[in-house]
Amino acid sequence: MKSEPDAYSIKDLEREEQTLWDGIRNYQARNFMRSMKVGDQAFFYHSNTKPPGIVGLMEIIETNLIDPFQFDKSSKYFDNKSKRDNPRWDCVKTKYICEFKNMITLKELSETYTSEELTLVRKGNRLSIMPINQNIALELLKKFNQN
DNA sequence: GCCAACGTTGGC
DNA sequence: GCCAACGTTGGC
Repeated sequence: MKSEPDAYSIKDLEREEQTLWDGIRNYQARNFMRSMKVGDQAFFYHSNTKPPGIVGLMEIIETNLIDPFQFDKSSKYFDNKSKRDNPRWDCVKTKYICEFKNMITLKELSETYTSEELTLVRKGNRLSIMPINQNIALELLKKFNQN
């Protein structure tokens, strides 16, 4: 799950302990989020920063929550086509697990995995939420985060 | 700042 | 339904 650290960083999550992952306005990303289950873990990725990469881990603690900002006219995430009785955008709540001692940079990831193994490193990929193969995820933790 | 790779919008 | 124009994301 990507976030620009200027907007919301792993440090923010550490301080707040949990957060609503709101503001997703892309159907593909939303659908991936809908497939999450309570207890799943997710990588926290810092995008649009130097260097970009995976900075920590979180756990999904609630699913199927309505994103309140779609009804908030003052929010940049307001969507006037979304109806109260049929909300278009939903989100999950995540909980801080840890920040990695050493972040795993996008460069390291793209040197280690192909775009088939890891959607994240596919050229031009803009999705802010995407699935990761469990074996790859475990291997990745082992390889880059021995401490 | 540039630009690739999308997604969205709207005219037809 | 098609597609051109435009907007956004995000690495570099």
